[in-house]
Amino acid sequence: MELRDKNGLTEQEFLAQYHPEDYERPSMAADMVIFTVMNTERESFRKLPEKELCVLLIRRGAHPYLRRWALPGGFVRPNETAGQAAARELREETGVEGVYLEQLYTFTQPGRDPRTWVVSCAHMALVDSTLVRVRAGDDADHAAWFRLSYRLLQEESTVLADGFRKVFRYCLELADGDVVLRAKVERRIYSTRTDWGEEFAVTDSGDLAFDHAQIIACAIERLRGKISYTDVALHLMPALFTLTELQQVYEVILDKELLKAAFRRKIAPLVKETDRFTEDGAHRPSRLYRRNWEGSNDAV
Amino acid sequence: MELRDKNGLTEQEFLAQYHPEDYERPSMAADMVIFTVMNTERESFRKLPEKELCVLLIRRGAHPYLRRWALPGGFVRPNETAGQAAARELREETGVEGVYLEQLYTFTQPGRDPRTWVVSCAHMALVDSTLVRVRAGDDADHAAWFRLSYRLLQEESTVLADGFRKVFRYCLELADGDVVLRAKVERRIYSTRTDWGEEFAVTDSGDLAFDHAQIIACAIERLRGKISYTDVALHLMPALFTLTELQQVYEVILDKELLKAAFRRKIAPLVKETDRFTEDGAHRPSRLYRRNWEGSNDAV
DNA sequence: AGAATAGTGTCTTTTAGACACTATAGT
DNA sequence: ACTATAGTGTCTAAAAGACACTATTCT
Repeated sequence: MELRDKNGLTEQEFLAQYHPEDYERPSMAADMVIFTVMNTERESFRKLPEKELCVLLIRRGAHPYLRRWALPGGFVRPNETAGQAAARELREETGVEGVYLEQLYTFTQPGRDPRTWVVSCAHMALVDSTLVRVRAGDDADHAAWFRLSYRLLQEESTVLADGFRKVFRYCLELADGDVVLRAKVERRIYSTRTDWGEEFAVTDSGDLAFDHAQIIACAIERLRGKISYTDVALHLMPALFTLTELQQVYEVILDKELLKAAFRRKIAPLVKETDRFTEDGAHRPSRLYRRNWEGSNDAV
Repeated sequence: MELRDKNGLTEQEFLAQYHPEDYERPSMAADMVIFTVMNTERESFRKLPEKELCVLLIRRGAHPYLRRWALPGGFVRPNETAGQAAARELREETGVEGVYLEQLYTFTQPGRDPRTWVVSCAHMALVDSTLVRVRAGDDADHAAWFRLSYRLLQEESTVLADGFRKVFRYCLELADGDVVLRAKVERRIYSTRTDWGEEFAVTDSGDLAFDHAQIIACAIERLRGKISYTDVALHLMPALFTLTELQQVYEVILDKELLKAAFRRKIAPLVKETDRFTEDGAHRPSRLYRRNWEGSNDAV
């Protein structure tokens, strides 16, 4: 190719003289919201255990935010994609490989890391809790699964002459035994004929490191949105599961109860019955199902 | 705070001695897929004009990809978010401000820019075509609206013993008068009990710069997805519009025809009738509508 | 027997799809 | 009068919601 630019350079000459140091550059982290669903202790021999949505947090062993709880993550290297970096961190942190991993959003607020300019390419992972064994990585002196609750506290909606403004205030609660982290997250949307904007802000970090409360809120909203029109929830299930278990997973993610008959109708194409049954409780055994790959609908 | 890490440093001491040069860093670009909808020439005094979905491209005036068509964009600066950088570029490129702007996805494939390590935080903007006047920026010797068509060519679906594999092949066509860019984009999804992955790849760039065919494909898929459950399409409309025009916008984005009665039922809560009418054609005048802010549903 | 869960049948309500019909401007 | 579009009414089909009923296991 012999094209020359306004300085008379060919592409090869241009690339040879190009100095990447001309622009200031951010560090790029890949942080991860790793979801799993775990059983509570069963109350009696009769009752089935309930499900809880959990997120993996690590207790930071280094500055900044020393001893605070944070999402697992690490820096992206030049020869890998952000997704590969996330998968690498996931493997190091939990030992699992090949699970569902999706890029969420890239957080770029200046000052979000006190060290230096760091943007975070946030990911969401869904893992079957029977597969994971948590282990602490380099940066962490401790890692633990926190039970998650994310509830809308207040919704404020103002109709303007030529647009609207909405504020949603959420409480994000993460609990592991005695340790309870309670963060407040706000989503603001405004829209007029001549302006539009959306902000997602942490008003109270609840002792979570960085802007990680915001990232977790973003992840749970994405998960709630996707569960109703894709089959991502099946990535949280073991190989064999009952339909009641699957329904419990949907319920704990959406934080609302579903009707049994309607639920079974809706997820019917996503699962396939086996000829095996549970044998645990003091009640009628439940048929075990597995994923139906023909009905899959993982599209993004 | 007097917490000390394993080297005995407080947070202040740690930050004072921290060297950001320890890690290699990427440049971060904010690239933008700017959508608008324009009218074709009307065939006769009777016929209404048709709508076309358009994307703004700039012809590169510098290496790399000199003289190739590319998405507008620029580098993110340390004191701004990626969204602010995109808004800044949008203002410079089109003169518009305060339009709908949404972060799409961050592209991080190593080698996607021949100069150096550059990740692209891609955004999507929706602008009302009556507001924009295109002007070339620094990097561009020319900017133009390209008509867009994005069609599924082939769908390949393989059911494995323990999972599935799907390949979707799309043709992305961008045309501005004689200039036609025809790119091929592939989306691959595989999923098994022990592995999961998704790739989005350009198999033929059709003379588009960088991985921009992929970014455009990602944007059109997001737009198609969002149009059915939010009111983002209204950001493409002028202050007053007819329901037929709005339906045409939906049709050109989804690339399929809709039934008039059903469409009107569905978008009824999003619009508000005015007492004004069109006066253009040789047929019954059409009532003009405006956006109904009460019915808004811009949530992400 | 009784408790707890599994699983199905069916009625109602809502939503989407299909299509025909009436209405009204300009030439 | 004719053409092209505007706008509505209504029937049908499909999906979602609600709820009751039967089935089956272990203690």
